[in-house]
Amino acid sequence: MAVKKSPAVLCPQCELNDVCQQYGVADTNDAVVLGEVTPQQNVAKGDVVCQAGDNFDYLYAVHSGAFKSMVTLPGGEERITGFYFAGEIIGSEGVSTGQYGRTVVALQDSQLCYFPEISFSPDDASHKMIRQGLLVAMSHQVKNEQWTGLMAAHRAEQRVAIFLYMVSKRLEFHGFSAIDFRLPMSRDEIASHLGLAVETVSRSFQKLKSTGLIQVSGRNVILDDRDALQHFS
Amino acid sequence: MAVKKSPAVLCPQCELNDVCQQYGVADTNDAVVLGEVTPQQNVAKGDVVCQAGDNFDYLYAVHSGAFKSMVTLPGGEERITGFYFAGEIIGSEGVSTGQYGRTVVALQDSQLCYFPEISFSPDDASHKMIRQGLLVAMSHQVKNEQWTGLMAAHRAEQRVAIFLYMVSKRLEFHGFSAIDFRLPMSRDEIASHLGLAVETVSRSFQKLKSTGLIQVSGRNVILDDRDALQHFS
DNA sequence: GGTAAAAATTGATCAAGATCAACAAAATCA
DNA sequence: TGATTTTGTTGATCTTGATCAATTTTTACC
Repeated sequence: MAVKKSPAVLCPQCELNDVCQQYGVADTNDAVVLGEVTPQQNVAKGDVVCQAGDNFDYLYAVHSGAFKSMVTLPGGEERITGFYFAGEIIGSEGVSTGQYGRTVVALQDSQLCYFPEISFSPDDASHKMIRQGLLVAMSHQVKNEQWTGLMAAHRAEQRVAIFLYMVSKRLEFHGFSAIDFRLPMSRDEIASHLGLAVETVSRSFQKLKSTGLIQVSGRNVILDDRDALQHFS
Repeated sequence: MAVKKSPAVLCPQCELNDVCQQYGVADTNDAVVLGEVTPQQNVAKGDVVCQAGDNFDYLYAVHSGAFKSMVTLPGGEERITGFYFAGEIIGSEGVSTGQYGRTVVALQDSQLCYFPEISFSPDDASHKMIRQGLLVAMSHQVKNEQWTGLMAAHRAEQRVAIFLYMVSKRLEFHGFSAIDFRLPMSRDEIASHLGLAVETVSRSFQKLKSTGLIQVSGRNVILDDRDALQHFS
């Protein structure tokens, strides 16, 4: 698998930067005891970061590259629940449950920072606390999930428009170009995420293109009217 | 508006119970400074708890009754993003953003506990922490949102089946009957939440009834085969 | 308790999107 | 580089669920 250089987030733009700055400063009164942070480990495309159901032992910060998260539905079908870009956090849902809720896989060769030995015991109520960086990260997670939750209320073209808008906003938030980027995921993966057929996703892209809102060439996208994507109906 | 007695959650079953137990014990080293908790305030059906965009100043714990949360889409349309039952937390998304993300309205006469004067400053990185009760609550929020996010991937009947299953699981988690309950929301509200037409929701209920999975009489529901609802396809 | 209003059900069309199928364009690898 | 596989696009048909419309049931209120 050819290693393709992919843009890395500046550490100050990372959601776990506050935590990272203070690694090793373990407070025994603290529910979250962080060990040594392992920065920028290489991960190859297709590598599994964590499996849904596995015991939670690391939080991961995406330094470069991109990831997808999946769940296996009761029927056995796999659905993509979300994507992670540079600067974002993987695994936060495991903090309280003790296990990862989703399987996370690298979409391309990437770099991850590891935050090991995080322990979080809900039993001991006295003076248990957690770093605010983690809370902020979870808050962002919640915010991103909210959009996903509203997908069911929109029809195909709107879903794709909103999806592109959200990707743009997230890239922008972490310091990357918000209007001209390359999607790290396939149409198939977008379809699975949005609850649409691949063909419908493809057609929606073409429709948005012909309307003049975006330019598309395969996975390369240019947003010509980003706000219109959000307000699209 | 007639006050109808609705079942209240036992405080130990409340997600913010840990926080509640320690109210007033404000640690200045702590990012979360809780003031005096105001327990079990009455809220009338239709009352607005908080508005999307308003500054965040309280977390609310549902002691009894039920609530719905809504967002107004760019097009002006209102969509229901979720429901809150006894024992659950309203407003957690405001902790990091500083404002409420959704408008929350009482579905019936209810009781809320207020957690005022929560301050959370992301600026000061040194020794800022947050109570674990809040984190657990947010974690549950994330978990609930995840299901909503998967709704787009399912078709009408599945969405309704999953919805009923999730309601049941949440009621059970907080100590209420998991198989025999009365839905606090209208078909219209369910429809808005699931991204379906009212008629489709109604037909789905009838279909699940005729399949023998549930019994329905208006808003009263009995789940005869709860697991089948989850695995439904 | 009775009446008005709101909510829920049921039926009949219509359209958005899934599915089936074929083809075109990229990415991958020898 | 060229061959093979994967990914993406485009077209034709069929199904699910939205929409329009009418009726019944439930709830709210006097």
